[in-house]
Amino acid sequence: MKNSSSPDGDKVKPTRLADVAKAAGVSQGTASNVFSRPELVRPEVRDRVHAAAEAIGYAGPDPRGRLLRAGKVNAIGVATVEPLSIFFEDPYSRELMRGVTEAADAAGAGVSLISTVNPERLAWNIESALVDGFILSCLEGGEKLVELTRARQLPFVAIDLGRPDPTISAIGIDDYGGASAAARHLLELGHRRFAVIALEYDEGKPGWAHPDQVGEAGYGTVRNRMRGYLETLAAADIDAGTVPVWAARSIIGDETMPDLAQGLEQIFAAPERPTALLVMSDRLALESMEWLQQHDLAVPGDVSVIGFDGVPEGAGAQPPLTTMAQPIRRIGRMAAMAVLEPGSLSPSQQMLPVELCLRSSTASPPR
Amino acid sequence: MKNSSSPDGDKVKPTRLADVAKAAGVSQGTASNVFSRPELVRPEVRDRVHAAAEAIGYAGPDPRGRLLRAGKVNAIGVATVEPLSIFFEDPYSRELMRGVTEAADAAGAGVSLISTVNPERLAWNIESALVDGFILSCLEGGEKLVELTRARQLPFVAIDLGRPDPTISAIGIDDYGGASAAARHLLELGHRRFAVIALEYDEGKPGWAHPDQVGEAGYGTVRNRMRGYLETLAAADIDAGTVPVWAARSIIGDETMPDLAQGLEQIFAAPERPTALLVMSDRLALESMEWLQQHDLAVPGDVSVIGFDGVPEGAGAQPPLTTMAQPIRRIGRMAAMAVLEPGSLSPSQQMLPVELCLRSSTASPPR
DNA sequence: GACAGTTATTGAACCGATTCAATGAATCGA
DNA sequence: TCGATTCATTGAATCGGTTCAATAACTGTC
Repeated sequence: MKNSSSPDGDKVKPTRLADVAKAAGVSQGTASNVFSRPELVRPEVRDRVHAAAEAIGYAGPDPRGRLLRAGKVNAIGVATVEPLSIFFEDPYSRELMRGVTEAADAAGAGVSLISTVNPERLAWNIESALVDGFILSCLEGGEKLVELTRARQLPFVAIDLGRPDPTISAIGIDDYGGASAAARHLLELGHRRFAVIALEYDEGKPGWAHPDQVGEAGYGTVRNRMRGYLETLAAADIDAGTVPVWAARSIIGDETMPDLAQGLEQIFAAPERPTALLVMSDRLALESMEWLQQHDLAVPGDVSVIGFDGVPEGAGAQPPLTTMAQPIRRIGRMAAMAVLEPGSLSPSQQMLPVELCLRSSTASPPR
Repeated sequence: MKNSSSPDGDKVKPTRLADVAKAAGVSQGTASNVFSRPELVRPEVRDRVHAAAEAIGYAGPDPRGRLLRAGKVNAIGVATVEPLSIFFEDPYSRELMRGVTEAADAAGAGVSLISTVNPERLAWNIESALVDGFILSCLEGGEKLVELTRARQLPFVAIDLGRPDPTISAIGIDDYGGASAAARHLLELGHRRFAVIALEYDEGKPGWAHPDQVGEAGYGTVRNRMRGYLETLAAADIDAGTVPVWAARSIIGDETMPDLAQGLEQIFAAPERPTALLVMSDRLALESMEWLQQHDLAVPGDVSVIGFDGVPEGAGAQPPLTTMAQPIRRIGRMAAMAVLEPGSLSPSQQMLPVELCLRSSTASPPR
């Protein structure tokens, strides 16, 4: 029935609209109308064209042709420098994408996932993506990504860009304020001995971090959260120099986190153990709680843990994780809408608040 | 710096390759080569063209133009009849997509998410999707979806299609065998009193189901699993007529499941309570366990529960869920590869095995 | 029977690039 | 110095549609 039995070497060129027009004995213009604006053509002719199309196996107007003339692709691209699977693995990305897809669905648009793990293909993938605009998930090192995207001259929004750049529109959160609130919460519970688990802050250098060097860390999110923690502690007369800070690599999708375990081991081997852990992400916080419990340290009985991000998984943990919640989904929705209607794009830079989400992993210190 | 200050009504037509060519004083062919095959053009000319492009604000070759000529989009489409957000919410879809994206990444291809919630847009979205092929996630009612996709004459694979159709290539699992194995597992533990929680089997009719009617249920997956359960029980001399079967609507993304609770209530209000629950999906199984525990029925102490699917969430539940695990990720990978290299497409119909994943939600019956 | 008014169809231009046979210029060998 | 090569560039065709001004074919009116 199909051309699968024809003896040619896969050279069968697909039938085009022009072929249909010829077969039906009408002009190409009419044939086009039959498919795109049927009301313009007489029913009789319409049927004839449809019949002809059927007869020669026409697959319908090729979107590539249409696209060229019509312009809009009706899809928004989400680009990352991680593997594509991150969108389905990482709780934060997942939640973000829920927001993005909600907005896309509402607008009847599709969503294209674009990965750029391979640095050579990075450029190509961005340059050749068939989308009306981009959302850049540049949680880490998205400089290059931004640069390439800008060249496309399509609307785009950066999520949580490291260093703020007033010339590009970005949606971010109040990292400093959130971290500060986290520290304040623990201080109010009466804690005096802290430790910080940080995200890696300078391109893959896990290990001990000097608070001073972090001040100039390349990656803005980490810098701001760190400053939020330490300055707030300092304001309560806790010397930043005495607070151990461990930067853990956050290889996403990797279940075991040896870095983190190593850090916690050292932190809790010290004579003066901390009673509270300020953790820069929920993922790290969740893993930390697990480690603590495996080492007979009760949460929050012995150690309080506060996370950052507010991913849904935190609520189901044992105990439920207290955290600084970002409006992740809202960020996704806003980003999608900004791309879909560039006009509505608010003042280029958006800084959303972070809220304390009080659950059960924090309490007053023991004794 | 940009044309944003020009006083026209957004009529600025973007600059084209032809403009650049003219500005640089070369032919369009040469200009094209500068961008796509720079090695063919003399460095001197190359620079001149680049300079001209820069000067008039050329955004680089428009992928739409390129596409028309070059053919391949280099992206695979995943279509569903649910909202797009399902890809990030539903554990099964998520796991499937991990597989799909793994394969896509390996091939350097992108992934486009296509939703067809809106039945009017269904056709349009499929017809105008810019992809090289489709993966159809037609877990429910994908008939129409298949039909439309076939019309595109692009390679496509159906995941878990309800009614088997030898003319389309599909990847599915051994529903009958899996269900049978689940029943066998519980029989071997000594259970004799069962209840079945089924997925809805005939387009949104939750409630009690007569095993006989299920035999002809429209939706293949449910029919096969049901037969697997009941025939295996029957082989152990358990009359299918005495086994309560409750079909629960599985509105995806909806947290509370009143249907399910209603069914369980009635099942456990009966004088002869079942000691084992055969559940057709992990999601329903997880919710069932929660319900049971809230009603002081221990799992597996009082009631054993076995799920179906093998989503990652089952492992973290309390107790960890025993289930019939599909090779979900592998299905995703296979589907993606089949679409990316239609040549490698194996015999059109693939039926993958389901494995008993023994965890802690099943045990011998009480007493 | 001529004229205005609809309505359906046509033909050609156009969307923005890539590709390739043909041309021209420069280099090399004998 | 001439013919053979190589290399860079050009011009035109092509990809597969949509759109729109112009035309043709009717309908209805006075």
